Amino acid sequence: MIIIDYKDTRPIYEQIVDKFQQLILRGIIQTDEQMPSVRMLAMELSINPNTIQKAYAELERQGFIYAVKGRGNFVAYSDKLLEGKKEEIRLKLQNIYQEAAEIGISREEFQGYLEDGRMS
Amino acid sequence: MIIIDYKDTRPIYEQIVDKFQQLILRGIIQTDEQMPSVRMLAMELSINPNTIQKAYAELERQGFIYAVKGRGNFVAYSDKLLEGKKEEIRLKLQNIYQEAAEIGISREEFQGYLEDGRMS
DNA sequence: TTGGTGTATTAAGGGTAATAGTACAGAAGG
DNA sequence: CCTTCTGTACTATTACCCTTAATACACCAA
Repeated sequence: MIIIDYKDTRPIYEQIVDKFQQLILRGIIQTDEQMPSVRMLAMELSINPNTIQKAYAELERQGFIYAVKGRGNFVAYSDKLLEGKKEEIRLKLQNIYQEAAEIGISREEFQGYLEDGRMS
Repeated sequence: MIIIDYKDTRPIYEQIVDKFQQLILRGIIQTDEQMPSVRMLAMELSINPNTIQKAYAELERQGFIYAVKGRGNFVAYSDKLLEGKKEEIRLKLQNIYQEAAEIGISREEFQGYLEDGRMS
C-alpha cells in the first residue's frame, strides 16, 4: 500500500503523508476505515515508529484522519479536503506559470506545453 | 541585484543560483559579462564567501557561468540553457498535472485553472 | 610588488530527519 | 483483573546539510 522511495530527496514522513492523502482523496481508503497502526506500519516499512507517528500527526493536523486513543487512527474524509488539495494544486500551477513567465515564456507557449505533451 | 529571503526555507546558495539563472536567461546579465566577485557579493549580502562560492560552483556546473582564475567569473549564456530551463518547466508541469489526475481532476478542469486564474 | 581574483581546506555551530529506547494512558478481550 | 493492542510523549543519539570562520595557495593585472 505504501512504498518508500529512498532516491526521493524528501523526508520519509512527508512521502507517507502524500501517499495517504492520495489514497484518501481517491477513496481507496474510505471514511472511518482504520489506518494501519503506528507500530504495524513501521514494522512493514522497516522504519522507526516515530517517523510514522510524525506522518500521522501531520495527517491529523490537516484533517485527513482522526485518532482514538487505544483504538487507532481512522480516516476523516470530507469534501473540504478535496477542495483544499485542489487549491494547493492551483497554487503550484501558478508558481510554475510565474517561473515560466520570468524567463520570457508567453501564456500561449505555456499552454502549449499542456497540449502537445499529451501527458499520459 | 540579489536579495536573500530569510523567510524562504530553501538554502541561501540555492536562492542565489535561481536568481542568477533568471538574470542570465532574461538577458539582464549578458554573455561574457563579469559576475560580481565572490568576496564582493558576500560583503554586499552580508553572508559568507563560501556560500557564494557554492552557488557559483553550481552555476558553473550547470553551464551558466565560467570561471577564469585570477580574473573572475563570467556569464556563459547559450540557447541551450534556455531550452534546458524550458524542459525543466515542462517536467514540473507534467508532475503537477499527474498529481491532479491522481485525485480525479480532469484535463479540462486542470486547464481551467490556467484560464480563470488569469495569474498576474 | 601589491591587491584583487578564484579555489581548496579544515573546523565549528546550527538545524532537521531519523533512529532508538523508554514510559504512560486508554480500549478490547479473555 | 490481566494481557495485549492501540496512541502519545519524551529524551538521547546519530547523521546529514547549510552556514560561518579562518587560512592558504595560485593566478592575473596595474
